Amino acid sequence: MPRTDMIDIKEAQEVFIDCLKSRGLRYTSQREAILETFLSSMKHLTVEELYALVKEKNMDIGYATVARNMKFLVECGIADEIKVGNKRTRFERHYGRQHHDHLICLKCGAFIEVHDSNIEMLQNKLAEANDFVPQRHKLEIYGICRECR
Amino acid sequence: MPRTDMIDIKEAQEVFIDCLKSRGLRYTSQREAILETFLSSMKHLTVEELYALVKEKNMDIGYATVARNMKFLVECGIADEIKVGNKRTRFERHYGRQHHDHLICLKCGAFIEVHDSNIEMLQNKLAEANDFVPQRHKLEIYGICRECR
DNA sequence: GGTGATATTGATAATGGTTATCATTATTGT
DNA sequence: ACAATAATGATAACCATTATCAATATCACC
Repeated sequence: MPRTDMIDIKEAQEVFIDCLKSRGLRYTSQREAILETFLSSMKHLTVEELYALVKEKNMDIGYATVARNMKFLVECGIADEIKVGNKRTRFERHYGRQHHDHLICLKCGAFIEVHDSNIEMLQNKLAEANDFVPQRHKLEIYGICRECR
Repeated sequence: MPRTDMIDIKEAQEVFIDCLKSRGLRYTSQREAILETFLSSMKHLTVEELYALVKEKNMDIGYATVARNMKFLVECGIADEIKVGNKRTRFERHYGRQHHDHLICLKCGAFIEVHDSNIEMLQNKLAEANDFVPQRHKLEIYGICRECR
């Protein structure tokens, strides 16, 4: 595990603890395990996958606990939900990362993360032109990735 | 009902019939009722809402039939699915319309249709820069609409 | 028009993912 | 230590969508 990730995990931990405290909630061993497992993985995990990973660490935990707490991680700004179709929701790291969009391969399902500040700017202009106050957005481009051609 | 819509319905009907035929499927009275009701509505309907509308016309129809055939309408290029969160899928007209994106109000749930060809162009460039062949995309901007401020 | 093959329908069951329930356990502040 | 409160985890409930299947309708062909 590279050093930068270690640091990020500690930072994120503090953010999570503060966020929980501000809502009168506690930082439990389960929450710690979920947070660490989630941040250590570089993948876009589902609750099911994360649940399995936490269990692998000899941690006795319930599915509901993982599902519930992933919601908290989202609310605390540490994770983001990725919903595609009717499939299981996946989560990606949000804390410490800049906003990005996704290229989604229709063959292999790969998520390629991209960013274009010009597009972001034009999106804001587009919203303004419609008297609309933008808060967040989702851009997904579906197609075929390099490997699948 | 304005004249242009009447014409559009007939055109769409032909497209639908051709699409069905090419797949060895039939154009039934239920399919006709669903198509007409769908195209006559200017709203983004759910299967449930469409089902209710068709029934209002003294048409005896089942929920499953509506759901099934909305899928066909999508496959035939007449309708588009709009999925937001875990809510019911909504459908909008696709045939005869140019592609557009949505501003979605977080308060009232309104869908405002917008289009920006510059954004589209940049999206294609972005995909190309990643050796990705784009097929379609989805851009949703969430925020607060004019009426809700 | 009749006939056999095939598609459609619609009531309902099954599915799949997410969320709610609730008794039990753990943690906190005093 | 105690009372108050939150967390957990097994499971049920929920909700939208999709599958099933017997009954019905439609088609192509004779």
